[in-house]
Amino acid sequence: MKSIEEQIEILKKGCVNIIEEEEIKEKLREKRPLRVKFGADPSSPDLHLGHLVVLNKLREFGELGHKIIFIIGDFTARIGDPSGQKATRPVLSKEDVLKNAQTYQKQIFRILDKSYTEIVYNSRWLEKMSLEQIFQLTSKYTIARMLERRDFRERFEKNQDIYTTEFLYPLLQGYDSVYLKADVEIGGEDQIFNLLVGRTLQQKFSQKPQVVMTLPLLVGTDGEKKMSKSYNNYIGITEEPQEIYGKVMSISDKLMYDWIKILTFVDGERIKSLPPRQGKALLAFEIVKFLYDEEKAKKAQAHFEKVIVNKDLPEEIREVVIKEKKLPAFELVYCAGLCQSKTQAKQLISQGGFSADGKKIADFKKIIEIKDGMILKAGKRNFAKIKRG
RNA sequence: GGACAGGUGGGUGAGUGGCUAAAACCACGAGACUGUAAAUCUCGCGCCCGAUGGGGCUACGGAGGUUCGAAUCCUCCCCUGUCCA
Repeated sequence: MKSIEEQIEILKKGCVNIIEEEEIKEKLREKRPLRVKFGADPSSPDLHLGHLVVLNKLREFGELGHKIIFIIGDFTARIGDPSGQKATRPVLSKEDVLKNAQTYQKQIFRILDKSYTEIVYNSRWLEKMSLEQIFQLTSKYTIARMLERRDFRERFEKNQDIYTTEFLYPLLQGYDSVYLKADVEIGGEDQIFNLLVGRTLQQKFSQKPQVVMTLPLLVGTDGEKKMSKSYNNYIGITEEPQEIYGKVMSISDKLMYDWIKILTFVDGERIKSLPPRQGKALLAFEIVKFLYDEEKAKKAQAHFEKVIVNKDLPEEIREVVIKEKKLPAFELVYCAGLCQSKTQAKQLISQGGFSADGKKIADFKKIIEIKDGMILKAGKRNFAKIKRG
């Protein structure tokens, strides 16, 4: 095991907050594997680049010989946290949550090693809580302290609704820490309030408080909001290599420099030293390489250069079977599955977004003679190859 | 329990009888420019039909009703917020 100083050095890196650094030193001095907690709600099945920041930190802990306790918040996801948005957020069924949780697990182990990771579902203990226990728990925290959380306070001041269950969430999350006797809890910067509630509760339950470490939030591909599935500005870690590569290439230069600060697995120095275009290509390459392997990264890069930069055809094109010999252009686009409705197909064609065998066709009524092996292109990167049925 | 305000397209939100498939903004798609950058500009953005003009259907919380005509008026119901108790 590395020395305490060395460990601290590694673990501190990239963190926004550590509360308290002294305490973690103390815990490390006990020379035992620390119980490091991280929780995620499986309300959607995909982990994205933003999660990677935290996962990498967990990996560092794991590699230093500590125990990672990954909580899948299946119980909380099922109740449906209405926080922030409107309360219309769909409440997931038990089955959905379980399914999401399973894909989660698979994704987690792309980053973390099974040897030091324990996955737990919080329904295991939360489901069984009695009302009496809930009373005990809720009596340990005041509304005034709840309103310290910024989004609660803001909504309270603006007379927006705050559901009672929302107050319960930080408490339940904190209770997880009590139940698991966590030494450290990690989360995104926006989680700091909830993590601190865990500390308070542990103390009230006569435990040593967990050390709270927060990591920076990754800004999404839009360059504005934090990366999140609901803003549709994310890059999922299971997306196809070429998708990931393409999405990275389309971020702004400004965002690229922001990302290399946070995504510590890429060679930020080298990227900074290159002209933006090459730097971004390297960033995209390294992200794909990290999530897959070098070969896939090379392929993604080659695909990008070929299809997007040089506007060549990709190597693999989806085949569609078309029975008719001739069809008006818009029917063809629709039948080939390149548009979701005929109206859309017409619009796309009229705007010059369609070509057959490299020939642009702007008249959607034009009758196309359908040949075997004909290549259709709709928009920037939708292709289909015709197979006569 | 009472009084008042409100529920509109993927989101925010305008519209208070026909000019409204419904402003504006965001998101999204296509085109131009480019480094598929970003920014910007143009166009599109319910579905179906039509050669253009255009036509039809569906849609403004739900169900009924008034009217030649309703997102807009009336009735009932459901939901949300504010204030009072």
